[in-house]
Amino acid sequence: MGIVRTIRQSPLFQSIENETAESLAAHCRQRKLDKARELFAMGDEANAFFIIQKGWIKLYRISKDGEETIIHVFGPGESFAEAAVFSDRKMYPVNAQAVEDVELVEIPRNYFIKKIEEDSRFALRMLGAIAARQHYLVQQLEQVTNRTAPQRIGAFLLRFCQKEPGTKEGSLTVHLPYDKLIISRRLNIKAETFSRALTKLTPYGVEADGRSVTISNPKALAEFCEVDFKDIPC
Amino acid sequence: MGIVRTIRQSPLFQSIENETAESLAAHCRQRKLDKARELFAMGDEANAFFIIQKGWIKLYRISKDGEETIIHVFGPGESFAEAAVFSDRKMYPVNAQAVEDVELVEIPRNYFIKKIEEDSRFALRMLGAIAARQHYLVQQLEQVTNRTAPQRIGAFLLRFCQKEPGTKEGSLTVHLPYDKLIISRRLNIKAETFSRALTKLTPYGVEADGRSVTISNPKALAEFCEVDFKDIPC
DNA sequence: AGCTGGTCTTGATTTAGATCAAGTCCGGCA
DNA sequence: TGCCGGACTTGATCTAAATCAAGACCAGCT
Repeated sequence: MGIVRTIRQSPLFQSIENETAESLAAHCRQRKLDKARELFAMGDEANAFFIIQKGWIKLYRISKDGEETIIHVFGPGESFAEAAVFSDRKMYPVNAQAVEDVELVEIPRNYFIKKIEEDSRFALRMLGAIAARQHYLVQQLEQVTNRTAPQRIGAFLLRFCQKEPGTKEGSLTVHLPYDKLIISRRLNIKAETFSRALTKLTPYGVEADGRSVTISNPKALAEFCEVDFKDIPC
Repeated sequence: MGIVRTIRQSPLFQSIENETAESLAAHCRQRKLDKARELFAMGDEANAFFIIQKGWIKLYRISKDGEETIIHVFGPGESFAEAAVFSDRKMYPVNAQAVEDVELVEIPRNYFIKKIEEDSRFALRMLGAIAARQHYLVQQLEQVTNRTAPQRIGAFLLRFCQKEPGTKEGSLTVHLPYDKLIISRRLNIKAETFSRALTKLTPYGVEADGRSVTISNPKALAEFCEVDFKDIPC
């Protein structure tokens, strides 16, 4: 897909003029990364932010004793690391790595900041986008601390069920977008606990077979996980 | 303290012209809240954000089963709820309540957004401030999930030790800014566990007497809590 | 084919922290 | 003065999840 189209489809830029989009695109670079490749490391100079065209990128930190915490996993259509570009320290505060083969657009810091200085509508959009991200983090914080492992897993499944159309009346299929290991770390659950917690969801009609999961009773699952049924994408 | 001075001292506005500061101040309102008073509730229209002059405000959510999660507690000099003002939903995503008697400045949304549209330098400052807030949330997320209760408490103490000058060579005194109950909720620890965890810090020279805490071996405590000694404010 | 390394599961045991329960301490106030 | 309620502590017990350990399953490779 072309850079211009990707840019135009991103919520950040959806209402900009054609001309602006093209001039922006001319300053951007398209990049590909194989699974497990690093995009940037914590402490690197934040010279760009990104929009994903294909694949998945995890943002994570490594603690002193080598433990990995996944802050977020971004997928197609999403942009990330905007905040780093604006921070005073001008550094990425996290690491970024591909968890599946990835294609993305790199938007350079300097040109972009110039654009914002010229056009404050841009700035307001940016502020809105970052505010939304912050909102997500707050929810994440609430989830991790107040919900059990099975609840978090259930909520995750329901959040991704739009990726695959339901096969039967009322029942859903989810194709997991990346490894269970990554999912478990993202939800702050050890791999063993993840495996067990998943089986605890059978009463709600959850059946896993490799990377595809069927949910025969989504409503009951939503209830159990304390997610609003109307927040479910499908 | 006057509104203008408060505004000028906030990181958000520290580099604006005198004239601008005064015109902004003219549109702001000064407010006082007694301890335990609500400032706004989740879902309220986000018509303003705030700078604290005195006291402490907690941002929190209530889960379906009545449990309170504290997202953040803000103190003197800090601003909060900027992000809500920019979000598309134009609503506060959390509740806000005074945990001590509070004085603050209320900055109205509309006038402020107008200012941003007029002056993009404003916008960049804003972006930087919100980015920093986001950084804080990421750290918070990492802390809550990867550290034990005693470690989180120790880190909290070290973070607030600047509030009180040390009494003895190498040893520190911290005057807790608000109730232990609030602190424990902020750190996602039950009150009983908090009490016990605090006593587990005695090997590092932590001695509590009501709201004042002395730390006779800050270095060892920092080591135990895995915080960089250079991040400690005193 | 058979080996290898990664992903995932299953089982036994441990542990940090929650929960339940009972008190102490303290400040406000009638 | 004595009572009340909220803040805090201490103890006994319970439980979700981590940890330790072993094996199953699968894909890629030589």
